[in-house]
Amino acid sequence: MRWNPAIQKAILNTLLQNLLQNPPCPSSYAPIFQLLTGHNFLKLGQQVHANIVLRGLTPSAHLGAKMVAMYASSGDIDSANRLFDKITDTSSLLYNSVIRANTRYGFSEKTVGIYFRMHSLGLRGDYFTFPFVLKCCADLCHVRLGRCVHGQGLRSGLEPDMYVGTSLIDMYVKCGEMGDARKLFDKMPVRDVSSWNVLIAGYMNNGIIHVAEDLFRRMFERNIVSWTAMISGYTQNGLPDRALGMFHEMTCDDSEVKPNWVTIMSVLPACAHSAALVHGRQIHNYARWIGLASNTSVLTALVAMYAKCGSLADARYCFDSIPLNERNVVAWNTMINAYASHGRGVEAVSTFEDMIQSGVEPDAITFTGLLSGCSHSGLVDAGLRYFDCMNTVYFMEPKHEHYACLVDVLGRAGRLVEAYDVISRMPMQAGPSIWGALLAASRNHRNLEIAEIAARKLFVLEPDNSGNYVLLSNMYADARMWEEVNNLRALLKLRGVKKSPGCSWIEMNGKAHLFVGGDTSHPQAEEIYMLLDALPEKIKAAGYNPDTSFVLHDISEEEKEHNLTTHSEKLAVAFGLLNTSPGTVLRVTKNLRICGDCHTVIKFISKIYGRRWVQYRRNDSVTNIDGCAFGVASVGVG
DNA sequence: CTAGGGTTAG
Repeated sequence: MRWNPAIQKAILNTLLQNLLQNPPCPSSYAPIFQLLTGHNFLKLGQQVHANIVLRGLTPSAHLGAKMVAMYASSGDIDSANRLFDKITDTSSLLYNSVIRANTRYGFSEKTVGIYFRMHSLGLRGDYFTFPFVLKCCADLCHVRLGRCVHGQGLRSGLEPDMYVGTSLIDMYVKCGEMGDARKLFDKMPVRDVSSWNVLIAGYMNNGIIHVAEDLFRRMFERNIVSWTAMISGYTQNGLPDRALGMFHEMTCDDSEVKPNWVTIMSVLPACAHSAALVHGRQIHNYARWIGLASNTSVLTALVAMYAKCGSLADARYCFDSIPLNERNVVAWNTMINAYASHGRGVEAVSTFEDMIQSGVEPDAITFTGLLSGCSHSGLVDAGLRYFDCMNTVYFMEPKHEHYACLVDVLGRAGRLVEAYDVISRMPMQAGPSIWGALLAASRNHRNLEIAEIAARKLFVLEPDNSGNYVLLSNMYADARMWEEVNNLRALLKLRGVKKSPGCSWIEMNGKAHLFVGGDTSHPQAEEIYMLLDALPEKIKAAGYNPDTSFVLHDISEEEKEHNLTTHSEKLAVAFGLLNTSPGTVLRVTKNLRICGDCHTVIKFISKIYGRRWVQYRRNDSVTNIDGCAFGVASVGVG
């Protein structure tokens, strides 16, 4: 039977008070500490420790091990280490105890150091030593170290059991040595579900999906970790459909596996990636149903999911559901980024201020969110000020990504010379993200001179990115510099750069409808084109001027206009208009940057047809909808 | 004792 912790604590307290008045024989201290371990009885433990010191007793290695375990389990790793340093007696038990303690706190280097000290004393390490030391090698991604520890274990004649074997496989997996991991797995005499899980996660992390799937199918017994490893593997490899499919299969299956908070957390990014709000809501409801919707990490993942699916209100609601004292850096960062990606710079800033007010220390990610919020909303002065704050107030050295945000802040505001100045004065080499931000800014503010500088750098840094060529080419076309347009086109051909086709998709009743430019394959294509044909006249009356500079080819103005009307984002919006009623939010997602003309047209549409719309641009990973691969990205809202 | 994990700009 299990005691209520409060009652248990009271009983222990009484017992200990008696004990301290009638000092026990030295050998009975160890079981006392054993009793105190794992229940956060730090105060009581300290009292007993003080009693030992008072009696002038020197703890044996055995007692020391128990004391170390008590301190470590009560959150006081410093006392555990200080105690360990004072004990002269040695034993494997003591070393194992302190190794375990330091592993738990993520002190990998320290743990490895303690292990080697142990080894130099002639204590070889046993079944309770290696799993922890190997985990530290894995966390440090240090194969040579791992191989060394592996060799020492072999030389002392230790035959790997399930735990040591699984830890070895995990170590090789985390160091990217799948070959070694597989060899060990195949050689293992007894395998555990964990051994399979480790290997599956390893193949998933290395993008070898087929092998992971094969192992999963061949598994004799699957637990929740096996399923979660598959789901998160699919998500991380840009296969959100399969992640959702797997989640569904698991929950429909009448097997005993029950999803836990890690499972929910792993499946939510799949909804975010496919921008499928319906799936996201379903999983939120499911999480509520099984009582996991109040978990802080789940709520944080929900905030991100709702933001990426376009529902800022739901994101904020989930954020507000996190108790104040549970809001950690990740939760705050997620909310700040949610606002930033929706172009709500003012709210991003005020959320940042709330965060500081609540006493949570910002980290590097906090500032990328905050600064990008400033740039999207034209808060130039705030952006500059916060960038300075990093150094002066929070003692953080701005990293490359922060400089990218700063360039974006200045660039979007049209302060291109200053932006270029930042690049030439920053302490590290500017990468593609920085030159890309400068190029995009030069395009929007029509500064051909700076655009050429940025583009020239990008043609070297990422020669296969067609977007850069197209952007510069568009600017030349804009300036009617047809010779330069042709030169660029020749360069594109010479380098064999493939233009990635732009496509947009919109979710309707849980199904994603996908369009590429000029697409006529959709069942409702005829209606869509009829609507789009009539559109220019309608919105020209409201003040619309087609911006044909967004068309690459040097063709006639009429043709350009037609070319514009068949952009994939317009097709998706037209489809949305046909199938919804006024007041609806249309959520269109695009793999590339939205075209400037489409942005304008859609603004007019939303005015005339009474729809609110949300447009995403995504390019930070690859996702998969209805069997097509896309690049995915950041959010812009109109 | 080992395995699955939420946040990032362009």
